[in-house]
Amino acid sequence: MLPWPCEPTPPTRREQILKEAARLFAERGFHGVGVDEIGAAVGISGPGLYRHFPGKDAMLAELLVGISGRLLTGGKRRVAEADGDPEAVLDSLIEGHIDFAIDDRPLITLHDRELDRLRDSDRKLVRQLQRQYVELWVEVVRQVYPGLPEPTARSAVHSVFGLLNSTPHLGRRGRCRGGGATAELLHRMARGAFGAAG
Amino acid sequence: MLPWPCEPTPPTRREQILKEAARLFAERGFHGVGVDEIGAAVGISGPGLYRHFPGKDAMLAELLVGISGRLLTGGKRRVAEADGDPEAVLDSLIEGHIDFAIDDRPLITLHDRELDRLRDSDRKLVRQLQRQYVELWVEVVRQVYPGLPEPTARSAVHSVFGLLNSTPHLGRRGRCRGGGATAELLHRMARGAFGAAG
DNA sequence: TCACCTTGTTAATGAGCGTTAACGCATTTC
DNA sequence: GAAATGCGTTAACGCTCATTAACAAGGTGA
Repeated sequence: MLPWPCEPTPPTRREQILKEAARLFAERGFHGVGVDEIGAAVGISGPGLYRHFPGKDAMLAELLVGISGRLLTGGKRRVAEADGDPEAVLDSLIEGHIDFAIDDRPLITLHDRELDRLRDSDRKLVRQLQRQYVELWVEVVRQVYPGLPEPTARSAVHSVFGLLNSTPHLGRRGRCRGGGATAELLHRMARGAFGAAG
Repeated sequence: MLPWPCEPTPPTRREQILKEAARLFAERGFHGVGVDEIGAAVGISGPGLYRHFPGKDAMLAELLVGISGRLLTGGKRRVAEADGDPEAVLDSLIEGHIDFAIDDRPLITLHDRELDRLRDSDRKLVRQLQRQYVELWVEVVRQVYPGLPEPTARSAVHSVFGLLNSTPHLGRRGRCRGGGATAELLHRMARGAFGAAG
């Protein structure tokens, strides 16, 4: 039936496909990669993908909706958990975003690059999730820096996203060893950028 | 017949094409826009473009080589001019990059997004120009923050590029009025980020 | 053993698109 | 004035590529 209610199990075929599709889309763009390549990346051939997805668009849609939703829910969770000290909440948000940007570089790349290839309804949904995520940050930032006008805070948040999402351009040192160093550097720079904005 | 026979020579057809192609490529991706659309954007139709460019690839190549070259020469000029005070040089580099990111948002978007659609020779050239530009920054940053190891400085530079290149995500307020405000905010945040890295 | 569902395969279809061909028409040049 | 050149046009070609059709094999349950 529906592949939803099960989570543990080794990576299902659907998940393999999504992972490889994310990598390929990030590398060569949505239109730059064909279904045959995606199929080959998971050991099946072209049209076999249609047993798991209604179409190529659906893969991109699921990837983008998935990442936007996970970012938002993760952010909400962190805000709820560390409720009280705004500084701690902001640090937690930054940490969560960095973890995501380091673990899922392809998705981070896709997330602000291939949004316009979605069907209207999906694009609207993704944009709504992204906006809520930004507003979450804006609120917290304005609590830490009360003097900051809202438009300025929003610009600052977008800019810090640009900073944090630069992980795909950074060397791959983050993966093998000392990944914590890259994460810590990004964290410090984000805080420095916010501090200079306020 | 020409509406501007006066001093600044009206934009030649080639320039119109490049400008519109940059905008369209940035909006929908290189593979997402057809030659007919580019032609329509400048008032001619599809194949008419081939009187000005040998092909669609050539437009992208000229755009990317152009922007990389201009960034590099502009950076070199600023380093040469304000020679002496590293702080002033860094501020000048930041200012130049921001001017560019605000004036030519489409090109900034393209520049780190569609590199892989180029022929090998062009891609190699663009990458070389980009690397030189990064090294220019790394040197200056290490003069301002002497304790910073080179790999860390390089990561910091890439991240600040991510921050400065976020202009396409910022509201269009930068254009109409108070554009200086956005530029100044980005400048402060960049300095703050570097400061926190060092 | 016999359906039957799942998950593949390869071949065919049909649309989109970059590119080229063939032609028209000002304007310039000899 | 005729030829050449610059700059367009529309029509056609050919290739790529997402999608569908038709078919096959392994596993499961009655």
